[in-house]
Amino acid sequence: MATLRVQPGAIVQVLGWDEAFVGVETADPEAYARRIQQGVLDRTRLHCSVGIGDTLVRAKVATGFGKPRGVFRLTAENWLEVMGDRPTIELWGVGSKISRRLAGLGVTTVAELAEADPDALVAEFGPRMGPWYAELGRGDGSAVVDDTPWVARGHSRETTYQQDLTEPSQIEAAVRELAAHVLDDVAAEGRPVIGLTLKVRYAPFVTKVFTKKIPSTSDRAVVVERALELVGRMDPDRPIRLLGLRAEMPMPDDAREGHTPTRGGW
DNA sequence: TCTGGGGTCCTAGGACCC
DNA sequence: TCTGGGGTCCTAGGACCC
Repeated sequence: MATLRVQPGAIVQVLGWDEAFVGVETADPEAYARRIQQGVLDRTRLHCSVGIGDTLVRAKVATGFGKPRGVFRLTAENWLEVMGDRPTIELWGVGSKISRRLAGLGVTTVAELAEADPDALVAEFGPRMGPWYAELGRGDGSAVVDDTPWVARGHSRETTYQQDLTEPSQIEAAVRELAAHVLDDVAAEGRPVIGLTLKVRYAPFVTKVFTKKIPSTSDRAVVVERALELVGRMDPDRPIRLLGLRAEMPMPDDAREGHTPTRGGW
């Protein structure tokens, strides 16, 4: 990320541990991309691929065509030519479930999604997601790279146990352990806890979550108590394969307004 | 495929209020 | 006693991404 940030004119929006958008205006994006790759290689000895696009979605999808170590450009001009005949699951944000539901509407390719009846999409996926999928099919959307530092909504820990938990004492100890880690992460940000989610995976891989809003607190003991209360909602008779605990934190005022998340559309 | 960990966001339904 | 309409908040579940 540091290497990206020193590129001339670059605005960097981190997407994950190893991925970022770089917003830049340049007459020769391929040359710019090659310079980024060289810079990253020099500094980290890691290769990367670069996608160039006129929207965030197109740039993101383009990185896939760049792999390995390459550069690929995807714009309004060649989007349908490159993506049109491909299955919808290749879109960023369409997974196995959504692609199957789209198929149920007679939409199997990106081109078909791009031309799909908006009303049908809204009826199937709702007023937000419906239009968003249509936009995705066209590769449209925001082209704004936002370098506002990410503010986490929450922190969580989960553990899959080598042996299923069955005893209440084991379960309580496990939750306390998870809570300790989560609280460390939360405390590192100096923000209180306003909600908890207990995740449980029972023996044959059945997963449930229990959530609870709590009065804002930074008191570790209080958070642990609230977490243990959630344990009471679990089925006491089923062996437990996994437990997880997530703490939700309030958003600072200046981080709440402004950038809308991935799905709503940039 | 017999299945890890850390995240985010959206939707539906129920409770509750005016 | 039964019934409208609009709104918010909370919880559970679902889906996706790296």
